[in-house]
Amino acid sequence: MSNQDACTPGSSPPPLLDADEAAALAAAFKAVGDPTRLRLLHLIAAHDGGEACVCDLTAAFDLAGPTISHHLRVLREAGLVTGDRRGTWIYYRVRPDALAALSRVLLMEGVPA
Amino acid sequence: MSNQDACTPGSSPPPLLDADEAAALAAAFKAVGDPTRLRLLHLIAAHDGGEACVCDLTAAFDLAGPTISHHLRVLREAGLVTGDRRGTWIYYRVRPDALAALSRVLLMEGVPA
DNA sequence: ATCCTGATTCGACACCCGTCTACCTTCATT
DNA sequence: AATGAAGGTAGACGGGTGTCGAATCAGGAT
Repeated sequence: MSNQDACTPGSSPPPLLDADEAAALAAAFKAVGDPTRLRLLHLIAAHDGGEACVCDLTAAFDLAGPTISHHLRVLREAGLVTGDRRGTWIYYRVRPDALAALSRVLLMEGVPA
Repeated sequence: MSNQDACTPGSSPPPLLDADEAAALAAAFKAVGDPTRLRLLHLIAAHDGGEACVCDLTAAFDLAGPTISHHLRVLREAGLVTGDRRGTWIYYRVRPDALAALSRVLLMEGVPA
């Protein structure tokens, strides 16, 4: 099937990114693959102290409250943000470690050639 | 609506990532937000000379040929890979500059706080 | 206790996306 | 020119996703 001698001679690359790992990483990238969620991430990170409450985030979009809440949940379940309640408001902040991990994947760290 | 004095006092953040820019970047991230496409990117980058022909890529997945072709088109239209025909085969290679640009977005480069 | 507000959850709808089979295009070889 | 293979295109099907309105939950204030 793979005519190894004619197509790319002498190359038999290892998986290097197995299906499970690729699925987990792709899920995180899919969370960022939405304009609203991408803007949410940057709005949160740009706020004072690196945290923002939902009311400020909702005010920045022409979207209904439940929609923002849905996007925040997607980001939360992807491990990209954390949200904790302090009194009446819920404050969200980004997880720089998670974003850095995704960044490394894009830079092909650990890829031979 | 945005009770600025009670929620996060003294913060009026600029857009910092307008809707158009966010849409363009999100489209690129969405292209990476699929396990098959993420593995395709790494497979291409890991091949000798940083390029791989479609026959090798197709052989690495349990997917039909047209499906791989579809994913390659998504990656190509997102500006993440380039493909040029040399004789019978079409060789794909990644665009490191595009991936680096996405990487910078995740690292929140240019975000104040 | 009651009410009000911030935020999430629940259903529902329209739309997009990944996958396939069948067919077409392009190139090399005979 | 004709055949065969590599790769792409077209159309269709099933499941996933963004969006909303209405209902619900959680805290603070009256």
